[in-house]
Order: sequence, then C-alpha cells, then structure tokens
Amino acid sequence: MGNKSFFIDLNTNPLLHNINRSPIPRETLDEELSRMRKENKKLETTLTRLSEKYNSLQTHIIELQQKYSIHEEDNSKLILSRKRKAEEEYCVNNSYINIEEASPKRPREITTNISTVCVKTSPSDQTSVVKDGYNWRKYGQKVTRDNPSPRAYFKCSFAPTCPVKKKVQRSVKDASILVATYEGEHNHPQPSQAEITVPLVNTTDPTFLNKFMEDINTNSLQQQHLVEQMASSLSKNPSFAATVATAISGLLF
DNA sequence: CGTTTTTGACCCGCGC
DNA sequence: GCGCGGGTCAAAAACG
Repeated sequence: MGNKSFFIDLNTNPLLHNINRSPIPRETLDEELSRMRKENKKLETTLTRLSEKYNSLQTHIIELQQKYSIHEEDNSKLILSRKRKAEEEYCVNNSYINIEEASPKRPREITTNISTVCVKTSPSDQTSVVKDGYNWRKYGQKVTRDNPSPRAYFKCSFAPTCPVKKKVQRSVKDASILVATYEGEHNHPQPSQAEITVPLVNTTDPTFLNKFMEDINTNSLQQQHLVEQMASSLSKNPSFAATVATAISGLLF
C-alpha cells in the first residue's frame, strides 16, 4: 500500500443554503454543475483505486493460501510435534486407522483431516462454544503452557459411533477469537443447521492459521487508522455539519 | 433421575 | 530414570 492519507471533498456548496433567499444566475449554476461533475469524476477515480487495492489484497491472500497449501507437508514438519508426525505416518488416504498392533497397551483411533476454524466472539462472552451445527460433549479442560486461556476438549455427542473430536481455545493474540481444531470427519448428517457461526478463517494448514493470527492485529489497526483518517477528514471540513443538516432537513421535510 | 459439565488424577510420549 | 506437558478418564457436582 502506498500513501494511505487522503482527503474527502464533500462537494459542499454554500450557495445551496441561500437557495430560498435570492435567484441564482444560470451561469453560476452551470459553473457549479461543471465543478460537481469534476468532483464526481474524482470520487469515482478514488473509489476505483480503492476497489483495485481491495481486489489486489484479496488476490494476495488467495495466493498466500495456495502457497501454504503446496508446502503443507514441509510446514507441518516444522509445526507438528514429533508425536503428531508419528501419528501421521499411520494415516493413509484420509481414513481412520486403528493402530492397536503398534500400541497394544492402549489401542486407539488416529484421526486425519485436521482442520482449524477461527470464530470471532463478543469480548464479554467467556464461553468456549463454537456453534457449528453439531452436538458436542465436553470431556476435559486444560490450561496449556503457551496460552493463559484454558483449552476445552469435546467429543461428538454421537461418540463412540462418530470419532470426531474438537479442541477450542481462545487466541493468545486476540482473546475475542476462538480457535477450534477439528480432528476427523463426521459419519452422520449434521443435526442442526441453525445458528452456525460464520468463521473468520477455515483452514487445514496450521502455518496459514499462524500467519492469519499474526496479521489480524496489524490489519485491524490499519483499518482503524483509515477510519480515523476519514473521520478526521470529515470533521475538518467546515461545511460538513451544514451539509449534514441540510440533508437531514431535506429528508424530514 | 438421566444427562452434561467440571476438575483432579492419571497416562503416555518426549527431551534431557 | 525423571520431569514436563498435552490429552483423557472418571467421580462428583450441576443442571434441566
């Protein structure tokens, strides 16, 4: 992004306020019309530029997502623990494999299809509930070393028939974001489609998730800065209040 | 009274 | 072998 500062010309005209006081000469009106057209063109250009920048950012995000997907295997090696890597070696063709032979003491199922979903919640909301249309039974909670927020462990309520598990923990970077990690695939239809929270991000790539969580604070700060600039620009404009007042009275009467 | 949640204990893999 | 940390179990408590 280049220069982020800009000024919004509200295209206000003091003449409009005198409209009932004296007749305005045609030349003045023509001149004003021409000026407004120019301003309109200028605004259109600004809008086009903004939308171009938005599209370019969106493309960039998609590129990053694809890039990380390609290198998923390498990245996983960096992120996942040795334990997880060992588990992965038993996982073939996205299926559940019982490794009873490999671990006779404690037979258990290893799941694949690990996906992570980030959900924005209200800061006052202290629950660890991610509405995803499925019913879950909480079977544990643990405070982990790298995050002060407790991690909640859930099993699908159809267990043991359905082997899906999920972990829900608040983000270290932003406590209002819930990070839900799903392991496995449901072998039954979704009980309820109602009240499903729209995720901020849904990825199978842990590296992309990390990057997303790092960027989210930076981006929100940039957006806040932009809004502040716009607000400041509007408030600095001397005829802004007058224009708003005129517009409101126009609507009322 | 059956189901769900809570929470301390336990298990297990890993690093030193 | 020991300690640490993440994951799971299961008894007790809470809830509807």
